[in-house]
Amino acid sequence: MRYPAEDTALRHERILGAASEMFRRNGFDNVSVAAVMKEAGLTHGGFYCHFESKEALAAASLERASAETLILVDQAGRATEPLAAFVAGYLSADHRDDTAHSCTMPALASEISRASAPVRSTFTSLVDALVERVAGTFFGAKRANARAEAIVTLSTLVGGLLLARAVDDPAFSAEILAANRARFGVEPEVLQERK
Amino acid sequence: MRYPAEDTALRHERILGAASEMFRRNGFDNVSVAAVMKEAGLTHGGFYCHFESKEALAAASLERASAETLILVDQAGRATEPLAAFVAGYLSADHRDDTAHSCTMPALASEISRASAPVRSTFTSLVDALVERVAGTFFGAKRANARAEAIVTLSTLVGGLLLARAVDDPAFSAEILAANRARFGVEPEVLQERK
DNA sequence: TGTACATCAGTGAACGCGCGTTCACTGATGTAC
DNA sequence: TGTACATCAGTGAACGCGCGTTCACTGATGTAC
Repeated sequence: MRYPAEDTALRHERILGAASEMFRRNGFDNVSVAAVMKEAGLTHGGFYCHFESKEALAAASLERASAETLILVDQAGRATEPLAAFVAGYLSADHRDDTAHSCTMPALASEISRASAPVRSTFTSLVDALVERVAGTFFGAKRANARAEAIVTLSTLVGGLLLARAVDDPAFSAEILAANRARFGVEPEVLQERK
Repeated sequence: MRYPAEDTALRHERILGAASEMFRRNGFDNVSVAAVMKEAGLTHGGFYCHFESKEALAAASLERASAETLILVDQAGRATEPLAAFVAGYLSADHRDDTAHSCTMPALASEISRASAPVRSTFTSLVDALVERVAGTFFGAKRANARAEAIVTLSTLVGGLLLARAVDDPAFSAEILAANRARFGVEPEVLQERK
């Protein structure tokens, strides 16, 4: 049947939103097109009215997920200690445990390095935008090595979150978060005691 | 037919070696049991004479790959500037490009966080062993925060290599390696010009 | 305004394919006598 | 030492399953008259 135009746009957004969360939580390969459509309240056949392929969905959902991370930087930029606020949010138990709404870099980077050209170039743009934003917001855009500092900061945060997630032992995971927070002068979270 | 006992052990090692490399290069999900067996020069049916399941192979191959990373630490420990030597090797274009023989952490960590209990606990032991080894070799085991420094160092290296691999643009990738090397006082590699 | 018809997002069965795993079978080696 | 037989790593066809994608079909909406 024919549907009202605005409903279609709304459903398109729901597919994208579901994909963006599910991909981050379970990886591209472990999320089926049918599962995304079901989460969006549709049947799988209609998927190809919205996207050309699963690969295209991956690229589009990556773009959507990127925006969320950039927003985190902007929000932290308004704090009295911007970098500390960003690090505290990034290296928190909440961010570690809520992969579905988290930064794409630790969640999907290794899969992206094996993905198709559109996915990789979308991701590259995200990382570059994030480096620029972090450099500008936390390290002063004029300073010569602001970009390098931004890269090192992001590398540390990404690696720290990745390891904190992969590790089995909650105390060790908390230790990893705490050690990396301390590197940026941020206190450990109180909700979980250290090792 | 019955095979000489030593041949069987040799084949077992070949399966494990092939799996360890292929898993790191393409991830657990993108490597089939049949592909591993073919690489080892066998047919897929015999796989279950050597391992209980693909999951069991993943855990075993992870253990094997771990040993290689620990050796890298020991080798760097004998240099005149141990930490710089380790960082220079870890954040090199060679290590970035040769995923099959590289550190497991950037290659497989995100997949491991969704894997079965045996795989996760094997990986946790690897990370803990690596932290201890790095702390002892580069930061002096007696110092109170040697472990924390080792964790931050490994987080930075893992995140840096992960991003350098995922990014599409060779110049940007080289910039990521160089920025993180500089953080540890290591010169950029000459083989690729900076951005 | 009322009628006839084209549109096209969404449905759900069906497709070919590759996967992890199973299983009846093979046959050189090791063991028993 | 020579013969008969049990062993068991490896073979390759076959299994059920879930996947990405295709396709004939549906029917409320928008358009033409």
